[in-house]
Amino acid sequence: MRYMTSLRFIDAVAREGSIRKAADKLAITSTALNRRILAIEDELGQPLFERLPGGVRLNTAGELFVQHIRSQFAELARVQSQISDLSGIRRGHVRIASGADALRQFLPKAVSHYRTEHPAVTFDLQRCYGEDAEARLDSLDADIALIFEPIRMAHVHVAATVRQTLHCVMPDNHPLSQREKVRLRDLAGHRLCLPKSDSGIRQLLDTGLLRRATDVDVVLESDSFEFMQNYLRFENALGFQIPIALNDLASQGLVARPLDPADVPPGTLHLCHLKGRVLPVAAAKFLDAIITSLRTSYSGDVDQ
Amino acid sequence: MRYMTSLRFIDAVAREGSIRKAADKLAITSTALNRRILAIEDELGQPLFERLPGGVRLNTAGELFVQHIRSQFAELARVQSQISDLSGIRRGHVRIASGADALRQFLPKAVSHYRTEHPAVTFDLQRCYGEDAEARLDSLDADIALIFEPIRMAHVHVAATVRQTLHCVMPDNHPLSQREKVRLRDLAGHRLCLPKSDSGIRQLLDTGLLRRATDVDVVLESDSFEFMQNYLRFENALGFQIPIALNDLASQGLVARPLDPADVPPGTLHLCHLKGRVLPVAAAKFLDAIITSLRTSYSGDVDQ
DNA sequence: GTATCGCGATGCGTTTTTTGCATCGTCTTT
DNA sequence: AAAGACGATGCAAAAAACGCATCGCGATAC
Repeated sequence: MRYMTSLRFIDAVAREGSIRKAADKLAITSTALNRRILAIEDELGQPLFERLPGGVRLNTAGELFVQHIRSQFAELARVQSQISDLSGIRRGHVRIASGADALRQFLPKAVSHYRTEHPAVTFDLQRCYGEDAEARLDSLDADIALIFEPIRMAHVHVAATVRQTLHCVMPDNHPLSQREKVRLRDLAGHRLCLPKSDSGIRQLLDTGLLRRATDVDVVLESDSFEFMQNYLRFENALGFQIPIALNDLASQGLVARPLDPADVPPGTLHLCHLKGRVLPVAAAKFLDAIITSLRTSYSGDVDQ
Repeated sequence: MRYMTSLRFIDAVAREGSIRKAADKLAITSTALNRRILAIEDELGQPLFERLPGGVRLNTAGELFVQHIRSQFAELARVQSQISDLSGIRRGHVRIASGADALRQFLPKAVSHYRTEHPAVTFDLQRCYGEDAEARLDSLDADIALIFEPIRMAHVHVAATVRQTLHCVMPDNHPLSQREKVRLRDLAGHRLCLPKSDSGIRQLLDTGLLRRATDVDVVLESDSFEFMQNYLRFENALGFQIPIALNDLASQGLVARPLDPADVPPGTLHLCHLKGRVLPVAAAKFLDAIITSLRTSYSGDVDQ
């Protein structure tokens, strides 16, 4: 929307922390951008940015104003999608912040399925960890977040949760593959591949391992599930995963065995959006769709 | 704010129902205004107005968009007042929709008192009846409403209520002035001046009179309390008023006597704002101030 | 049934606003 | 002490907004 240009510019400057850098990204000259900002500050009667030697930084007023700008963008997007919905075809753009878990199988399927029904809806998938995902909800850079494990901020609304038992992934000829369940003490003496400590899976594992004081042989850490999964066969090592992230293991000669809940409590996947925010039609309906989809897959473990 | 010009224009056209009329009010030519609207409609991808032979009218998309525009204005005002508040001086503009009752004595005192403490805050007092006041909250034309008697719309939030016993106002030599309380049957044979039927006072009276089937001698109706009050002496007639609207009667040779609550139930004055809306600092603080003030005047009768 | 009136849309010349270039002063870094 | 990066500003060019005159259309008046 044209009339929002100045606001977009201010947002960009706030993000870049520099008028010149923002001007580059916006493909205008720094002078034009500078003057737009001066003009707005003039109209408002107070500066929004502190001028530092290395650039600019929002002052308190600017902080408030940028927050206002972002909520205006989100509101406009919502109204636009609502208007588009009037004409029958659902249009819109859904921005999702998710951990890597759900990005593997679940979200690709869910998004593609939704898009077969509503081809005019576009998506933006942002891979990030819990804290970051919440921050993106907060700055209105994301509409929906899928966060495995803890919710930190008070102003996040949890639309649904799914209990997910941690699974141990291993080559199908691994000795532990004989067991129905894997206990933590079984891990002793085996080589382990662990997700990085940002990951919810890792945090659950750590608390379990710490409590039992099991000494384990961690051969690698990675934030790429794909890498780890492909690596397991070579080292005959053990990986960890939650059901929603499990893809077709058999074809890779892998199997998954649940960890005993007595050792490692089941984690919770949270589907969230910003509290108090009215989601655009497309985002709201997509959220409904994935909740329904989760309920069919993990019926007993879904709460709302 | 400059960047909102197009939005302001759309709002004006929506209110006027005609591009040319709105252009007049906005002091621009109809062509300029017309083109701005076409431009916005073009950007949005859908028309906002239906073109009728006699002007324009919002379509469904337009309804949604105008609602969005108004909430943006209100939000901007709130952020601005919040920003101003940072610099110590409270600035802002408070728009109040009120029945004539509170506009007599109570609001003038309250506003002037508030302005002695915050001289940078300006006010807009709109005299209107209940339904209209609620509509103004809804269209964001008013921040606060003081409504005597019923609340109709569900999305009005009542911040506080004050019970108000109806009083009968009369010349101090009127026979009824001898009584402590006035009963409805006492009114028979006396000349009455009644507020118009829009008024909450009148509605309370009507239900009481109807129930008792008292036949009364209504000599005049008016929506001006001031007129009625000044008129009473000439006709030696009876008027009706609620405490909040009573000014210094003695100096005019008038007295007020409560109506027996058994005949006419006490009415309720509602202090409201739009549900779910965050009021600008100035409006929120003023609301607090008048609630406090009401509590000192009508301690037992105020609820929150 | 025709004439008139008021409405929104549009072509065109003019005015206002916005942009880009060159440059200044300031502060940090080397 | 010099160099580099930053935001601010004067001035001319480019772009956008505006106003005027006019069109086509439908409703109303006579």
